[in-house]
Amino acid sequence: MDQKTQFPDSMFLVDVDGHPDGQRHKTLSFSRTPSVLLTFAANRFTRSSARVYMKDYGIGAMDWRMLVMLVREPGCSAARASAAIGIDKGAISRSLARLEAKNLVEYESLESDERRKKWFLSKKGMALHDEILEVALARLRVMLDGFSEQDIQDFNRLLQLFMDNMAKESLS
Amino acid sequence: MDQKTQFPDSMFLVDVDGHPDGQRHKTLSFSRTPSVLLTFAANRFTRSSARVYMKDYGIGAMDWRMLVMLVREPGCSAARASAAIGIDKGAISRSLARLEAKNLVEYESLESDERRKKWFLSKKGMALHDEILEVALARLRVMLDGFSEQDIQDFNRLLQLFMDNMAKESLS
DNA sequence: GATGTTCAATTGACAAGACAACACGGCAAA
DNA sequence: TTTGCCGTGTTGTCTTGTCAATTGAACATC
Repeated sequence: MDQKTQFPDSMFLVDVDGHPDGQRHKTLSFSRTPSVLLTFAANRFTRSSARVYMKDYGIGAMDWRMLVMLVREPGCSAARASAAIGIDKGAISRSLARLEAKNLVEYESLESDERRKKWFLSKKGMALHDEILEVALARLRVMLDGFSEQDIQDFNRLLQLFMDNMAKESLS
Repeated sequence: MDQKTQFPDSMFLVDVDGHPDGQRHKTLSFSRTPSVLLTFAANRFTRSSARVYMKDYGIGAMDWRMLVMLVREPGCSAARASAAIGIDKGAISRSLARLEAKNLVEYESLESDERRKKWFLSKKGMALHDEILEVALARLRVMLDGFSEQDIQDFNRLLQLFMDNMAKESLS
């Protein structure tokens, strides 16, 4: 467990000159700090995805994720989707409302409790999903240009590990 | 250049059963698709960072990035920060306004053009930066628990490569 | 049978960031 | 000199996601 001190802080820091106080100051390196690169990369990816999906298909990045979710787990509830996608349940609720207004999704209420809903893609929603999936795969291939197969496996493994470590943090 | 077809789509897809139409449908795998893992990881990281920084220091994730930026490039302009952090210049402008209201930053106008400003951290801002930096490094160490030094270098390299590929996309 | 607890879902208030429009000074070309 | 363009910065508006409060049903306990 206690590998936390294995890396010296200097690994992630730069030492900068030119401040008005005449002193040198340390701060995070952009290029050597994984969390910085991670957030930059993800922000830019989400933003450019959102632009593409919105322009060509009229739905946002969030709604696209929801379509994927509903293919993966047909009949899932809003709460389940919230946990799986890691997004607030309020946002999920609104996303489903948007998608329903476009007739892309449908729901079935449980007999036992009218308010609990199981969500499915409509025929139209499935068709849209399949269409966007092609675009998403094409973009993904562009993003992975220059990656070896081993790189991809490493990348996935490291992202997963990073995420798992985050889950640990929130427990404490 | 044309390595784009080197990976079969199946590498990133799952094949799901249990749809109302009785058919099987393919969609993105969460665990094997880098862009999915990337956005999940980054969203969760940013969110939990924002909570920590806001709760303990009263500033958001965006404002923290701005503090780092001003240590890296003392005297930089809003436009420069926008390009470097990859965030809309409007958001930068508001962030600087918030930070100024808290006396964390100061500016100097150019003699030539009153409206053009060079931004610096105030003494108070630098102190806050140094304080938060400790927390950021501690969190980073937690996130990198289980990473080897080679893993970190790979992670940085792959994130950088992914980002560079995105830049290429937007040119076309 | 009454009461309290838990959980799904919705909704309103709010914050952050994207996008677009605009203001304004500098600068270059006519 | 004037005209038009460019680079900066500010601001309004919209979307999206978070947080918190609320509703309403099921279930458990007394």
